[in-house]
Amino acid sequence: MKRPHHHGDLRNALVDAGIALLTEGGAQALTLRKCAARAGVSHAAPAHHFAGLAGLKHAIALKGYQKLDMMMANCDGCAHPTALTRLKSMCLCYIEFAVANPALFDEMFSINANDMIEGKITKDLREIYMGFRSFCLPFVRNDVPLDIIELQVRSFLRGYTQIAFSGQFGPKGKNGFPLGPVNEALEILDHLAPAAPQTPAKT
Amino acid sequence: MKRPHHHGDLRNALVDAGIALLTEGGAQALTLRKCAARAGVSHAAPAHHFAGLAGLKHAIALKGYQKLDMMMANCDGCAHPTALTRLKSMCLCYIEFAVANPALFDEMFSINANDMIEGKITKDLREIYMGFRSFCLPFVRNDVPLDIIELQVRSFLRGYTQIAFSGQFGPKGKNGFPLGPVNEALEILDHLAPAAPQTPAKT
DNA sequence: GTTGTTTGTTGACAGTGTCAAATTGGCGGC
DNA sequence: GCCGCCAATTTGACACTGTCAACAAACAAC
Repeated sequence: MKRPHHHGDLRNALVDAGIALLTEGGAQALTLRKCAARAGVSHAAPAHHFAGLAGLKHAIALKGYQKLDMMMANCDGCAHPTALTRLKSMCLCYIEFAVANPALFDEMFSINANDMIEGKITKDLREIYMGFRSFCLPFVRNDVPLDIIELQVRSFLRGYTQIAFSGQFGPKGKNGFPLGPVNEALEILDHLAPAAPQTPAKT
Repeated sequence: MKRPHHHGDLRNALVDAGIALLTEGGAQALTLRKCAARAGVSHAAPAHHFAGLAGLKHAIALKGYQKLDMMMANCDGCAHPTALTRLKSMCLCYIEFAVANPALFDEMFSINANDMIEGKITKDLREIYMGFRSFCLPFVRNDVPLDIIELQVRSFLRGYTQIAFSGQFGPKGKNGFPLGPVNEALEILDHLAPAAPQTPAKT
């Protein structure tokens, strides 16, 4: 058990410890020293792997994006023939992930901010945004450019998750916050579809 | 208010100091000790007026809600005959406030969470939600209840502000973040208005 | 073996929130 | 007038945080 002064893969251990702390005790529980302790290492060890607390949070956010990316890749209705169903499935997947990992999700979004400005978007982050883009693409019309559609969808999603985090749909349980009336709320996206030839799909 | 003792009105002075710190240095700069110093008082004085840091943040959030309430009461298009125009005016007003006071707005929203659960909604907060409700009321239809419409509007608003805070529309300037393509994005609400006048359900 | 670099440790420092005890200043009761 | 009480405020302490500099151990290259 006692490793000879070298941990082996301390960097990943610290990130995992950070995510664990985050899901257990919320954003307030994420601490460099606690991460170090949980990884069985002295309090200043993380400094050699991350640029301070901000660096650790950055790494945690990145791992969160990888998780979200994988989740969305295995999304149920992502291959559905109807564009609106695909879009809604993606949204549901996104909200499900957020609601199940609220603290991690908040960390992801707060990191996102600075990096997008500095152009440091990493591969996973870029993939997710490309996913958004491809799902929104079928709804482009002459008077509604892609950027606006994307912005509308992302705004709604982010706001919905925040409202869920506020406990408005019920208190946080063992598996995170309740989903709330997702399907009904997602009907705000219905008007994006050029025409509604039939009744909306089940679920 | 009378001058009870030494400082006179320390509680308000602390809240104002907190808001100043918030707007100057962001959420990270809001500190009990800094508030105390700025109010010219010793470091532990705030503890007698608020229940710790959380209490101070609570008071700050409440003051923020009062400001937002006043802002929305003086909204430009709030009396426009068209319901959709009224709703959009309210939304624009909301976003303008958020974008001009990002840190305060975040604090407001984070406090909001716990209090709504505990039923401690104060008068100003309740008024704002009543405002939302009244603006959304004309769009109620048989298959779209008021709660869902409200949720859709609030989700979009909150998400849009968060995206603005991320710097996506440009860096924070002297008067906060840029507004971004608000009017275009707000077109997501257009579908709420029935194209052909349909008798709205009354409640 | 010697050297140098990475990887962790130790100890220190300035902040932070919070608490208990001491202190101050104004008010009501006399 | 005076006194005592009580709320407001200060002081001092404690545990905790991030960060830094100096040091030690393990490994790699030669």
